[in-house]
Amino acid sequence: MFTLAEENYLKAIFHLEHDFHGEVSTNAIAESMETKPSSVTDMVQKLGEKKLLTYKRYKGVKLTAEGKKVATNVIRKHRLWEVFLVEKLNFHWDEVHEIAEQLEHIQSEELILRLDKFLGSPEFDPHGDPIPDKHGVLKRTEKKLLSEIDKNQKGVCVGVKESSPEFLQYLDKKKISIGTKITVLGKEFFDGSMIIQVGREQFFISHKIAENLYVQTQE
Amino acid sequence: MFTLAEENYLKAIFHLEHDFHGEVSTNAIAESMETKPSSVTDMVQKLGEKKLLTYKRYKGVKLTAEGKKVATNVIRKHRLWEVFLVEKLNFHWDEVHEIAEQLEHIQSEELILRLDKFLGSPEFDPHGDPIPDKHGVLKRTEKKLLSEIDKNQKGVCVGVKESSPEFLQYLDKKKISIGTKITVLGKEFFDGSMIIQVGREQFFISHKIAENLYVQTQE
DNA sequence: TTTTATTTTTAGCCTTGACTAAAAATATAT
DNA sequence: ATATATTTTTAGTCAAGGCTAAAAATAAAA
Repeated sequence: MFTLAEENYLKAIFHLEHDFHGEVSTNAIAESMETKPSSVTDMVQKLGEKKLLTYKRYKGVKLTAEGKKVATNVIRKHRLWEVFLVEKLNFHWDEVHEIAEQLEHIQSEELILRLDKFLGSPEFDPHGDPIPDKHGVLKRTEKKLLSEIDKNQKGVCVGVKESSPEFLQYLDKKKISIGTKITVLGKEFFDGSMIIQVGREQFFISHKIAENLYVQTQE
Repeated sequence: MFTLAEENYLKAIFHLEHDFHGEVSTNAIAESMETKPSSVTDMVQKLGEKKLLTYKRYKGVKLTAEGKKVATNVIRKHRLWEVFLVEKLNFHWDEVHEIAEQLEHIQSEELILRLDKFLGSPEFDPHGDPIPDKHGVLKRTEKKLLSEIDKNQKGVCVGVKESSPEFLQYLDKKKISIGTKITVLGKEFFDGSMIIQVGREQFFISHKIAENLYVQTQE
């Protein structure tokens, strides 16, 4: 149906639209795909002719409904395969991205239908990102700082604001990494410190830690 | 490491060498890959430079040890994925070939290691073909074509030579699959057709069917 | 052994998806 | 408003992997 390159462009543009909405610039696409702006211009012209996005020279691009459908389908496949790799083959969350980048391009409706069922129709991938349904609908999730979430709420760690070795080593020591589920058990208004639960452990963290950890809450 | 096209050529050449040993001709490769002889010449010249096969103009090609290693590795991946599709995703054996043709090109040593373990290190794929080990060694099986066995002999179906959906669906209709016991009740010398017994049913099969079914005879 | 047929290769062209270098449009600063 | 900087596009190349048509080598037949 679509080439590997086309699918990768649509996916990248979808992510850019999602992150900073509005039209997506040629340069932004080039940077996110580690390619040159001139190559991007070529490709978006082709995708424009195929009605997968709207393109006007010098004005950026915007996916059409059709383009979005293709993009979310690729993302759905990527995330389902990530679940497979982690849940069934016991990969660690940080090893699966590259492999899923390849698997997401396998063409077979039936395969994905069955894979989804085999995995128990998961709603989130191992990094906490939502898996689009077969119509491309994405559950809305929000990325917040841990410091912003309330007592008794849960979140999945999706990233760090600061990435100094000291901070990362601290997280390691506390067994926190991307994908780790964190529950806020208590919150001190005076200094913003928290008591949190990670796995079976409960412990205290300072506001400084909480304001450098991104979490995704999933209602 | 190697491109999709290169892997497909090496795989096709490996199968041709295996079926009719000796040098493999340009035309034979072209036919088996449904491409043109001129395209084959181009590619085998490149593969020759990469020491994956030996090539002398007008004299056919022969895989080097290295070329065989690459080919058997692709075949190993193909067959492991077929087992996955049938055993885990409940695909039928006639639906898996096309999908495995795509999956066999996914690049990740670790993935195949883990997939193999997940599947319980199977020795045969759903069509009865042996799965090469990680060093490329193929188990030799003592199998004959049904067309080669004599009247009143019995055999167990262990695989198929051709694996087109049409053929596999025919076998299904006749309730023949891997493990099915077949008895040859009669054999017509003129056209090679047979009367066979499968379960309680007795029926007629043509030579074309008999020469595409592998069986293991049990004295 | 010629002649004819078949197989294989060469030469030249096409498409995809990259690239560089230069030109054009837009945005920013004086 | 003009000059400068930035972004985007165009034009021209390149490699991979196909193709067709024609030439060359080998094999088969007279």
